[in-house]
Amino acid sequence: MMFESLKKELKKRNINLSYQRLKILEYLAQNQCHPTVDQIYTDIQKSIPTLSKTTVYNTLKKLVEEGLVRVINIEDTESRYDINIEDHGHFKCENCGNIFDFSINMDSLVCNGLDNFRIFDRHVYFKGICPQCS
Amino acid sequence: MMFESLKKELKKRNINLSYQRLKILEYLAQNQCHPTVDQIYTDIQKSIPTLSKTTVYNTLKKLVEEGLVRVINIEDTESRYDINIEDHGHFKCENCGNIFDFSINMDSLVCNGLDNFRIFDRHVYFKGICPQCS
DNA sequence: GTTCCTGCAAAAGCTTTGCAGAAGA
DNA sequence: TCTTCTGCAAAGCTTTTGCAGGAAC
Repeated sequence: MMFESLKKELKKRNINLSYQRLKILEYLAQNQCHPTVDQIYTDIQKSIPTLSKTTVYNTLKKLVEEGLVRVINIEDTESRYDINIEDHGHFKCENCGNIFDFSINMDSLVCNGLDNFRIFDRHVYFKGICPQCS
Repeated sequence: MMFESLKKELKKRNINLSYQRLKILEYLAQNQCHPTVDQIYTDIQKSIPTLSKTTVYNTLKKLVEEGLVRVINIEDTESRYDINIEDHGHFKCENCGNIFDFSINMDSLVCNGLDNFRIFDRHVYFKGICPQCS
């Protein structure tokens, strides 16, 4: 499944599969709730008490560089990380703060003015109020 | 034009048109390049040497709350401000860092999973390399 | 007089950097 | 051995907060 295929990807790219990195990967695969660095760090620290936040930052940076994880920047105060790299949108509830995924068809988006631009990454996010908070 | 209609909007909402605020508004209207707080502060300080960054933050916060200005969060390290509040997308060149506008038709975007969500704000941004940097 | 606005200084919060020791190939 | 990885401490940045003086109505 996802976790296993990610491990293979890392091996293929000669990225060491250290215990810390495996735990972070596992956490992202199991918690697809777009966690912040602090959430990842705090939760994994329960099983690895010596874990450093720097390691979390380093690992996430590497995973993003390799294109295995995406950064979500909706608020300037926090980066969130998403192991689901397929095209999808994010909805942030301005009341509870939760982030919801929704499916989109990027190809359906009509946009003009990008001739000769090389596009690597497409992000769509909405803000509003979720049904539970309504 | 834009600057004048913005002034009217502020008056309507009982927001004092202080000298500092007018200069910030004028700057945003004339520099639709999605400036950061620091760019706004540095440039306006040339004509208002006593200007404080706090005032820039306060003013922008107010303008965003009133829906007259939008915040663009593409990178976690910087918030950018856009006085153009009509639907449009942003393209950030990963080489030169410039942000380009492009037109989009939000209504054309097919998305599922947002029944009963109240949407206030829609953002679309792409990342890649601009023609000049290619 | 009351409210709002400005600006300084300090604090807060997230992220990066430098570095030394440890682990892995 | 050489490279990579970890984790501590410190530094760097952006943004927020507290507060006093000033301006506006």
